[in-house]
Amino acid sequence: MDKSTEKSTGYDPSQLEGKWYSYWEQKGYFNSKPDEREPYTILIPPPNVTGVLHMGHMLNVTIQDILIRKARLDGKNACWVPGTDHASIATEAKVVRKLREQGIKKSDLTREEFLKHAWDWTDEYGGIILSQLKKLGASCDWDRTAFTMDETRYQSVIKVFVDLYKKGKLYRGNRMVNWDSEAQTVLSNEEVLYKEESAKLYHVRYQIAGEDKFITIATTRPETILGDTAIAVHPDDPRYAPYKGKKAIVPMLGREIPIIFDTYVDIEFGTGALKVTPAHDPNDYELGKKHNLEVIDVLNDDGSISEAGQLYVGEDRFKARKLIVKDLEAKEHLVEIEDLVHNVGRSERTNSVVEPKLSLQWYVDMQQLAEPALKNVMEDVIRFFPEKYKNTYSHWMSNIRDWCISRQLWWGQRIPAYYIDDKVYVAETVEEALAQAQAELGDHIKAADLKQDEDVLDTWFSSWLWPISVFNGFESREELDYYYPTSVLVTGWDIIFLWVARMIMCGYEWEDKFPFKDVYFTGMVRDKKRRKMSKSLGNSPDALKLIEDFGADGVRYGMLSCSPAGGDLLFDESLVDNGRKFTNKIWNGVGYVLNLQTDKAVIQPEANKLAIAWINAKMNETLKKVEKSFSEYRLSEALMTLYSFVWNDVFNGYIEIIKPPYGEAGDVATREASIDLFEKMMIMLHPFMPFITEELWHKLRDREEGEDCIVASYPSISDVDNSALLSRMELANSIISSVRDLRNKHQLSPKKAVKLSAIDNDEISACLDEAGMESIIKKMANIEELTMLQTDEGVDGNSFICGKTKLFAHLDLEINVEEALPKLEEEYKRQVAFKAGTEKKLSNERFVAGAPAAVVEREKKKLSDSKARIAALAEEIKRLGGSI
RNA sequence: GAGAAUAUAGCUCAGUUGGUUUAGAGCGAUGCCUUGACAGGGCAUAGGUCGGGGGUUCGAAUCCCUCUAUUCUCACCA
Repeated sequence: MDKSTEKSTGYDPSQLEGKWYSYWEQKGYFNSKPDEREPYTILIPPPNVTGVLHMGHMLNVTIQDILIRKARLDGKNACWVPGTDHASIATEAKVVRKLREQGIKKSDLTREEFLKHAWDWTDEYGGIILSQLKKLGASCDWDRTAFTMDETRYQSVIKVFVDLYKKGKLYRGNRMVNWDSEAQTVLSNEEVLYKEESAKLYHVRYQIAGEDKFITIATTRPETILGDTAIAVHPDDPRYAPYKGKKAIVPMLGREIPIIFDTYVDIEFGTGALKVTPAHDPNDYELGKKHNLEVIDVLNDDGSISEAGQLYVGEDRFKARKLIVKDLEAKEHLVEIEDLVHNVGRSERTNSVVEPKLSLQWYVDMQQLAEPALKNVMEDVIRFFPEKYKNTYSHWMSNIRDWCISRQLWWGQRIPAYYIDDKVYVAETVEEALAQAQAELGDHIKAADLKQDEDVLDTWFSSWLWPISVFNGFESREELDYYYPTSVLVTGWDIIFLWVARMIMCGYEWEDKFPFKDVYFTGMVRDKKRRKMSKSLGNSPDALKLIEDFGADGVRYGMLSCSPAGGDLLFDESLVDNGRKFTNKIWNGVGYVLNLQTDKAVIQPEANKLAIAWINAKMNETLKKVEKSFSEYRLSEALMTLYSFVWNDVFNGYIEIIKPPYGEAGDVATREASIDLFEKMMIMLHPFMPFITEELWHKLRDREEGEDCIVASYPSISDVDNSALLSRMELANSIISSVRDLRNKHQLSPKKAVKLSAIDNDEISACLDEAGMESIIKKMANIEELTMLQTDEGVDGNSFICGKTKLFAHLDLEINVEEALPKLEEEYKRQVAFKAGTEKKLSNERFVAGAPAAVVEREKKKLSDSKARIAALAEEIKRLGGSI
């Protein structure tokens, strides 16, 4: 028979998720307005506007949603602001590529035409990712959706630029920059990724002018020979001392260049002689400045050889390298080719090899900005989770370099700097710039004389304003005063410098206050073999497909069940499958109790009353643990605590106890108590699994308008001390497990009822004095008779020890002494050793005097329990004929 | 080259300022059971000298030193 029709179908999220999401949206539960409540604010790290949902987003967004939903249940004014990032380089590159496919070259378009295409692209693909977040259950205030290029955010950027300029914290400088010749723009240091790559080290000999001697240099970049303006050697290097004051001749070109002496040169590396190309190497540039060398830039912006190179003009730098090596060889300049592994910097966005290049760019002076940002993190005014990232942060902040913010692109905020010849006017509008120019140069200056900077600003120059700009904070204080600073930032540690550090600096610069109280760093999502998720490896699952297959709640569980803050998430489909199983378990467990028949005539058994008291005590413990975990952002731990409570305590414990005999009806009071329990359970689970909990919440009771799980009140923690009840139940459970184990070992069916007897003591009697406890033990362990004995003399049966209580199961079995004795003896030895250790501790005056009273008490209890166990073990060993 | 972090069961991790731990969890593994709330579920079992060595302490997975291994950050030599 087909199983799917034979069996009940379990939890099916496909219909429910969409239904509840629109219900919440329509009720306005995600929306936030300032009011008298305490705000709890999170800003989404804006994903690329044209991006699609990937595993990293899923983890990041799930964490934020859990925190926001928890805050909402805690009665705070929860506000989660969504938005997207214009990602200038990445988006512009995509648009350029798309236009190229249509046969359109960017260079053929005007700025306005290009931007039109870019906006079309943004409008077409933008927001796809936001709708995908909804599938996960993200409870963002969609009315607040912001975009780093929208009007408000654009104006914020312009204002900030002008403000920094006025404060003198912004300058324009001619410096060595990182040039991405594919995107044809400059990159900040943080956008360059270094990786070890194998390369060739070419040894090339240069003739000494007027002599028949040669000096051999080593280079990885022979094509830059065209730009050589010196050869440098170490002043202490005896090999090259004779060349003092001489000149060398650049191969192929015949240009005479000086031989200079500088301690920068490493005598050990290569040949000890270095060719100097000030235009194409940061160190060479410094050398050039020091020794007054000519700067010959032999590369065009697209990475091809420029006119200044004289040879191979127009050829790409890599092609030119091959050509010149061939020619050098032909002319006997090439001495040797050595293999070398060195670090190569590549563009984060286009992966092309970054070219050092001399260029005039805008910079932010970071020194003053960094100061409060560093101090407040180190003093935990802003807390990092995990804390270890403070080290990384501190290291970077203490060695911070100025931030190059101009980009040679069109897609972004255009730099509000206007030029007339070498005069610069920075202003929010052309009119203001004009006014400035006229004031300085005279009224004859017209707007048309002003040329605005062609470049746009680094995307991060708009992202760093996010905590203020999303509330329109550079324009008005209305919302900023309520929502700022935000509660927590959830983001990946990989953008700690690009984004996190800069937001902190921004916060102190314009608000004189941190932008967020806490920062939760998520790890990378990797596959089971610890490889990064990547398209080329094909190891990245389709996020939406996962939601379809396992349900959003299942996926959320999977993402969170194993991802400590800052630690990598090793994703495996089994994780989300466990999540799916968990939703199924909840669905069936709650459904089972709801479908139980009740009968008013059935009197509530004592066992049920006890089970209810116990499960509520357990729940209180669970609440405490979960609360603590949340306060430390240990979300996986909170989830696992809930998982264990729900699955082990509620479903495997509580429900098994209150289950009426097959086919019989249950009592009304127990059902009511169960519904109360489930109701609280739904609230506790809601932040992690919003959909199933909302659905079941409505199945549990008839609800009034507005009475929804998402806005319910989180259960409060009780101060009542339940430890006695909990430890008695623990003893009962231990007895139950032992009896089950005995059956297992002797291959007995669980259906075979057994007789049990216990040797009386204070522990077991207190346990059994709880009304209903005896019947719980009998039911769960299938005991037909439980008797108390004063002594074990003459008792026949399989003995075991729980806590300090000795019990006998009367199974009518031959007792296998040979098997039982060694185990008992081993346990006895272990126990004696433990007792000795405890005694030693307690007899140590310094321990008794020095340790806290509670610790000493605990040790005393351990000792007395241990003694009781030893006595019981000794008796049993003797009874079986062993000796101690 | 400079700095930092980590090392606990087959895997992934917890272990909160040294003492509620006689080192825990989840997954996985193994055995048994199950016509039933649960295209599954239950019960139970086995697995660790807490990377090696040394030290401080009445007491160390926890603090210190050292060695080994791994990872990361920053800088970057042609």
